[in-house]
Amino acid sequence: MLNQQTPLDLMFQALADPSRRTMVERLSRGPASVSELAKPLTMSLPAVVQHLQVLEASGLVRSEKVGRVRTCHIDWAALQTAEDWIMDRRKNWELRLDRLGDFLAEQKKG
Amino acid sequence: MLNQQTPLDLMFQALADPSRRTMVERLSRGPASVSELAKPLTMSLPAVVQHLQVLEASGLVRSEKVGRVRTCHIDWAALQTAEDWIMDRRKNWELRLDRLGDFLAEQKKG
DNA sequence: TTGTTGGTTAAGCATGTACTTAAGTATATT
DNA sequence: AATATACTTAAGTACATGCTTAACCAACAA
Repeated sequence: MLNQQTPLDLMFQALADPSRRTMVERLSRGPASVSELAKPLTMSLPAVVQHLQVLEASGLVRSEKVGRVRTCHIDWAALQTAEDWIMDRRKNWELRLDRLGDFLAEQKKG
Repeated sequence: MLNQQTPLDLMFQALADPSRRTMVERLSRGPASVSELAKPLTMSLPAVVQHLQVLEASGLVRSEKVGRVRTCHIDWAALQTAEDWIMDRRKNWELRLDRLGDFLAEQKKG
């Protein structure tokens, strides 16, 4: 699908990159500055900032600048949205299995 | 990061596209043929097959061909992997909150 | 055997993504 | 005031992605 991205698109897209997952992983242990996020990554600072922009656009991460340092943190509610989508699929499946079970039980009985 | 994709990269990437999520959603209600998957989508069959290839490459979906129809289904263990990554981040966070709580309690006590 | 269904392969194209380097701008520090 | 720090902006490039159409092939079905 060309353009017009939903929140879920942006979130899964954001999580699809290993550098960005490293950043999220770091942030899951507490807030961090841009350069702290950059430390474990083998790329230029501007590249890190671009990844950060992707994470912010997805809603997964937010940040505020105080003085000259920008501090970033995870938005847990947003991460929940991605988790929920997956869990909802599983629920679908389990519902189906339940109905199948009921049907089979009914067959056996009747 | 250029090339060399991990399983997690491929899964989140696969889930980042709304057409592919529609396909997964359909499959979460039970197996389906390629043309069944194509039905709700407004694109050519080859495009659908390409999406299917992305889903298969990620491990989220598998398929077998019998006669001339290919039947597709979700690999639930694979989907679990994506779910786990998110949940692990949350655990990290909760662990941190626990430690913070302990620290504050210790401070208060003495 | 002729046609139809269900899918597959190949090639091409427009757009998006993940970097890079170079240069710039505030906010500390000395 | 001069220097360093912590980003920020801009522009360019290589490669990846999401489609398309056209042509093909292997089951069935009539």
